Amino acid sequence: MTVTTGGRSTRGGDAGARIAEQLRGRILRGEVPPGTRIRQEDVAAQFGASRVPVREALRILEHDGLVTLVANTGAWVSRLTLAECDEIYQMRERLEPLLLRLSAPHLTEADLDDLQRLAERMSETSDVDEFLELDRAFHLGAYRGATTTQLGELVVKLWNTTQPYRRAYSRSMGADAARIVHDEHHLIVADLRDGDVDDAERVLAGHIRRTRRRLSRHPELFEALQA
Amino acid sequence: MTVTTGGRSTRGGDAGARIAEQLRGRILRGEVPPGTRIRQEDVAAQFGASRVPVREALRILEHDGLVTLVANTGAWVSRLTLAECDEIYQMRERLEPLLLRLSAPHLTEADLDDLQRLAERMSETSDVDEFLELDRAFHLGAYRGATTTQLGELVVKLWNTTQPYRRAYSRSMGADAARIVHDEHHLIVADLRDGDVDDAERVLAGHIRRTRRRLSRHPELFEALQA
DNA sequence: CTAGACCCGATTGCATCCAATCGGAACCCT
DNA sequence: AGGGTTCCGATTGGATGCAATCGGGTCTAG
Repeated sequence: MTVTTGGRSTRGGDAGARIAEQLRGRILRGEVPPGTRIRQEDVAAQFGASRVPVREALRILEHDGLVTLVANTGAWVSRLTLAECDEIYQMRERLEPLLLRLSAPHLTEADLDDLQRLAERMSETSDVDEFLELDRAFHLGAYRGATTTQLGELVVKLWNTTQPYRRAYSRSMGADAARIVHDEHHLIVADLRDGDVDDAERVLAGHIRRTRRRLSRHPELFEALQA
Repeated sequence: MTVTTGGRSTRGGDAGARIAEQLRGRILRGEVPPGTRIRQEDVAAQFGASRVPVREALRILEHDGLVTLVANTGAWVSRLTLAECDEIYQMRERLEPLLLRLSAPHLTEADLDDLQRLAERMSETSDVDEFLELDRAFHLGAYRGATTTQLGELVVKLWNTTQPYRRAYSRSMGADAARIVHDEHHLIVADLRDGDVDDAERVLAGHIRRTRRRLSRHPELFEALQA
């Protein structure tokens, strides 16, 4: 499993995929908040293309869950309700332990060292954007050993769609909550070193469940973005 | 969760979605086997449309996992390797019990009666196509109570992509294997009636796992379709 | 003054036309 | 004769232009 921003590998000559990739990046970096309208002509002008590949890009992003299309009306950056976000976290809670199980046997010592370093850097930073990036790199890095085709992509998609809310939540996260997160990260690395996949699965499931519970206590994050 | 063939609801004025819906039906009914090439112009002529909406339809089906696109080359009905199919079943094994858990509390007595009838009809039929249809109706029917947005669609997608192989496998399924399948179906209904969601989850997970194990003993189903 | 219908601008959806790319076949060279 | 190369047809990809649809503003009637 090799992932960068999480999109398909850009196929040569396919402008739609290239445009989708760019737009995806903007959304994930938070430059375009949920609810923002996306006009085809604007995007086309920006990329020096016609509206045809733009529509293909929007279709791609729709199925990535990042954009919502309404026929004859337009496209918007997707918004999640608290219930939908909760649902996605429940899916992650079941799927990511499986993905970790499939990955664990193929992780090298170097991979584990990388994970450890990421976990440590995460404990030290106070910058939200850096934290988000490291967190993503840590978790997806733990899945590097998996040779899956569907599951890996799906997990990335689930991370992507919830990214704006994870960002908003991270800003208001207290030091105590952060401490637990870091401890869990280190626990997972320790389990992987010990070859205790069962416990790694358990810790990871708990890690995701805990985050889900905390998120659901902040409904204002979802209402605030409904502007 | 309300599902018919599993596609998005056809939006008025969106030819791409309508065409996708039709093509999806053909693939799922087995009229177009995996590996078949799909030429844009053929489809366009068949639907009396231009190639533009056809390309949109293909893009939709690509993300449904039913069609594989290669830039500047063409589109084919997707093929799965045994490993990919196994992976999808592992995903189902984790996701469907969750979906059942979310659905169970909202199932009415009438829903349960429907499930029971489906399970019984399934025990009686010997026609493969009817069995497939009933099996699908049973499982997806059990999820009718869930109000999920993402999970339900995903499960339908996983069913759809593995449909051709389930069909091929069903043809060669012995009476003993069928008996176990039917018993598990009835067990699930009984658990749902008892309100024992935990056990229903377990039986369902085992049901899917068993099918996965049996499928993986028939690699010829995947090679045979590589023609 | 408010509720409803109408109309028009803005935007999306689709068809047609042209350009770019790939696969295959014939050809040439070794 | 076999392998590599070059050309060409078939097919996909993208741009332009026109038709269809939706939302907002205005005008009218109650």
